[in-house]
Amino acid sequence: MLDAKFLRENLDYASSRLATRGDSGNLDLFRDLDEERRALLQETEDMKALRNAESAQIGALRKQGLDARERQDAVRSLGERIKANEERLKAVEEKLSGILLTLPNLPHESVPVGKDESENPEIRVWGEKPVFDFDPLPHWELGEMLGIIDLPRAAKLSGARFSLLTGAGARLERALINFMLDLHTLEHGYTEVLTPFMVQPPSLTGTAQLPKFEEDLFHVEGGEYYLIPTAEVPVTNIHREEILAESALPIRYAACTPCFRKEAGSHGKDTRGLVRLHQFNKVELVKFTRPEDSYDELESLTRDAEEVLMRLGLPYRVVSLCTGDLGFASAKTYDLEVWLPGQQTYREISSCSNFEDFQARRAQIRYRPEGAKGTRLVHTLNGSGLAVGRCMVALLENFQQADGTVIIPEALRPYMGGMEIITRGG
RNA sequence: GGAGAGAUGGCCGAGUCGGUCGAAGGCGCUCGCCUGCUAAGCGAGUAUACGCUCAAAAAGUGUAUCGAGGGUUCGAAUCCCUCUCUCUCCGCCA
Repeated sequence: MLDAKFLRENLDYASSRLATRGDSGNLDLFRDLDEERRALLQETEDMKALRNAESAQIGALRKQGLDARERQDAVRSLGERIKANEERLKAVEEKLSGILLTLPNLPHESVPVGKDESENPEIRVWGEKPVFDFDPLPHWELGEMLGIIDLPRAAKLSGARFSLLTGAGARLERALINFMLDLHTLEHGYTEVLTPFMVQPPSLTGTAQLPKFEEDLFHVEGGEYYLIPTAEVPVTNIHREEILAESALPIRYAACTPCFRKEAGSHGKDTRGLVRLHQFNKVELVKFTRPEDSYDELESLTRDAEEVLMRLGLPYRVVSLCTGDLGFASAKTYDLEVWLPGQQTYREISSCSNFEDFQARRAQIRYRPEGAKGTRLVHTLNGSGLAVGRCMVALLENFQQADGTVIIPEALRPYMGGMEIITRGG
């Protein structure tokens, strides 16, 4: 959510920044409602001040045993007018927050202007794309041949866009999770958290999945619960409505959770394999920082995610999302894209974003600056470190051999009981 | 699921028959004084949000907030209703 005060004072600037996203919002309506709200608020508060003063006098009279009936009658009608005003005010404030909650974040100055993903500049590239003297297979064929991925049975259980891993496949998923969590907690300084996988609406409003993106979420019958689409939601909301000590910042959390997504509107896209599922595991990194530190923290967050790919020896590149491709809540995002030889393309495997105070304002996450009065909103960041399923896809496709077996990268072997290669029936 | 108890400021804890209560007292914390050092002692301060005044900062001022929402009343932390959460006991359960 954008700051209403900032918007009020920088309407043209905000409008032009939003336009670079292709979503300029309804700022004229905002301005009118904001003005109406303040006028109404002032009027109502003046009346309340009067009522408070009158009531105090009535109290004083009554204490002396005097009759105050006339005054009481006069104040009664004031009370009715106050109530009427409050109702109008409430209606205006609801409309206003409706606008504010659906207005996207302003892109950071350093974000390249562009209309869609074709205009995302490449920031850096790492690793050598593997060269094969045979035709590399897509992961679903490898997985089936090796007997570690069983998509037909997954469909029998749950329908399209679900996966079933068996044997070395299931173990590989678990190995990846443990490897990633160990790296981030033991070497990168994150604290591991294990969160609920269902949350209530205020949490989703806090991180900005609601109210605008309800159609992407699974709603659970029998309660006001949603399945989390990413660990970002529960982890960021850990500190919702809290005032943190400055000395506690930055806070860095790592969490592995399943992610549940409807994938509405992506019919026909990535229908085969493990790339786009209704349920997948993801290790997520979340940070709470002081505003002045957040862009440095975005760089280190991205590096922390990249480190996973480097240790696994997976070639990748980093792109900076342009204004037109930026997520609703993000001020700046780097995507990590891993090379998939089976499909001869780079695919997103991590998205690292700085939300600045956009989520913090919705979720009321603040800190108390030392040596200054009052509170400030923290900046929140998060990034995948990494999407586990897509990581498995990348491993299979990059480390496949002519005979269909797959080499397990060095870094993962301790987590695989020393296994070096995945063979058929392994 | 059944029965009961509770929810007040960073923490503990008072709030009488509703009347000036943003809330006594204590602890903690901050600043100052005192003191060879530490401790103790003394003094002052110590919630948040949204408005308004102001060029702005500082400051001042208004309103709201005693789990949440609604009601009664001139006036509610105090009375009534609904909800949420916590604790205890019983039952059930991985």
